[in-house]
Amino acid sequence: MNEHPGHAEPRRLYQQIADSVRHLIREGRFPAGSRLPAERELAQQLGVSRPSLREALIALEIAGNVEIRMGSGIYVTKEPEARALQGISIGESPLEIMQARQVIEGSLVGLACARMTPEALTRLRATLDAMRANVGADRKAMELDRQFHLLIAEQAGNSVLTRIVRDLFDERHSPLTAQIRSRFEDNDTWVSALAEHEMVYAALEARDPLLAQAAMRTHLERSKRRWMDNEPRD
Amino acid sequence: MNEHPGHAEPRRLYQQIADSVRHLIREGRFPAGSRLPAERELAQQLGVSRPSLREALIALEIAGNVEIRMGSGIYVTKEPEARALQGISIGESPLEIMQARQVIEGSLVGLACARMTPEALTRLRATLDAMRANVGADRKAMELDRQFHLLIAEQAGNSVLTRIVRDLFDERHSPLTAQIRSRFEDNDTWVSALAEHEMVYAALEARDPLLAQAAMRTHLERSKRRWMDNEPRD
DNA sequence: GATGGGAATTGGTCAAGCCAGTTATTGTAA
DNA sequence: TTACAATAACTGGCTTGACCAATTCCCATC
Repeated sequence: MNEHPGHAEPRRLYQQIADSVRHLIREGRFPAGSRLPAERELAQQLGVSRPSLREALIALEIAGNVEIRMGSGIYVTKEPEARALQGISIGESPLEIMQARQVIEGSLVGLACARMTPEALTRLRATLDAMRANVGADRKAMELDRQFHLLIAEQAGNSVLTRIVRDLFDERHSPLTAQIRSRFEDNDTWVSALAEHEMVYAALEARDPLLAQAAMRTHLERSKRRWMDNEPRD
Repeated sequence: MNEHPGHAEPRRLYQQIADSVRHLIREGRFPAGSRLPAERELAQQLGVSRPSLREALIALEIAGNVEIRMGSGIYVTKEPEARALQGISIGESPLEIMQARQVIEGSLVGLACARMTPEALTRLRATLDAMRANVGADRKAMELDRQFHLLIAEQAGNSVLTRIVRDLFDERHSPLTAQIRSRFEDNDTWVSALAEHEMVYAALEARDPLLAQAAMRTHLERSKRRWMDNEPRD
């Protein structure tokens, strides 16, 4: 209906922020009933502007996760939250999410290899080029990373798989964005990721399913390691 | 404490704006499907700043009243109420679910093969024996089928994957499936399924990942076919 | 010890601007 | 004339910086 097939729409920033904050809450860093850092401070911690954070807070307020009290602060609502129907439930560890992605995307890319249309291949190429030009820009690079994986998932031609891949990607990045964006997803990270993406692309272009699978699994494995290295705790 | 019926506490501006816009929509000034004025212009018309209007628009977007398309404009949603639960997908086709299971479980069983504990293997065996004794009892057989797949998923040692496998099996996203299922359960189908389960089990017992993957994929493929054969329509 | 009154803190709002994606226009070439 | 590619105009996305208003906190005062 309203979903234009083949278009991996980017995620608005406020949604990412909202997920990050939600994650921090579930993780226990902001216990129920406690007060969050001031908007200005929290925005800085998350590496976003205050208006963007405010948009996220409004979304969280509507969802009932937080309560905003003027002049006082932002408080975590204490509610068991009936999130039974939600896709991804409470904080699944990023490590496990990455492993799951390895299994799913690592297999799925074989399907995509066979079904990939030339047009999709072109768009993949464009994504890579754009990423090369944006390895310095965290946010942009991450959005392009997302597009790359979603494009491939779509090409498998199964909406269930597409949804799962999207959910897993978005979930993993909640804790990432949540961290001080200082040194994490910096230069080398995206350069490496790009190189690995290129490997996947080459395999797809060559229509070599096994190679594509291997490349994708390697990419996600290394991506996982990069994350772990930069995130010693937990 | 803060409920004073007489004097409404000052509502946040974005809520007032959201109500105003909603009102304009219902009034017919912005018909369904139409594009409303650009943010800058609309903000000026309403006498508010753009950030405040944007906060309101996010609220409206979450409520499903409006759809925001980057670079294009803000459009009035056609079905204002229908998409209240937009988060939950509106029923994913059983066929696609089975394909997704093929990809996921077909890959995952390779992992499980390596990590499977002897104890889990014993329980798998017990599941199969129980199934053999219950090929005539639909409900029981289905429950055992579920157990078989979930046991394997668990052995992959990843809670994310376990959850996904469970969700897909339970087909939470397809309310129609429950009725269809009744036809799926004639005698032969469970006999066949059991035989295929045995193949998977044998491969797991032999610790042969590739064989296990092949057996699982075959099983799910045939399972899908059995389903489709018994359900010619759609 | 209670209290009153600033000062600091915090959310609420605004203004202006740059960027990026989309759409309409226009001018060229076939 | 028609087709189409380059481009200009428009639109949402996001940021910076500032000021206002409500709340909270601390300390001098009684």
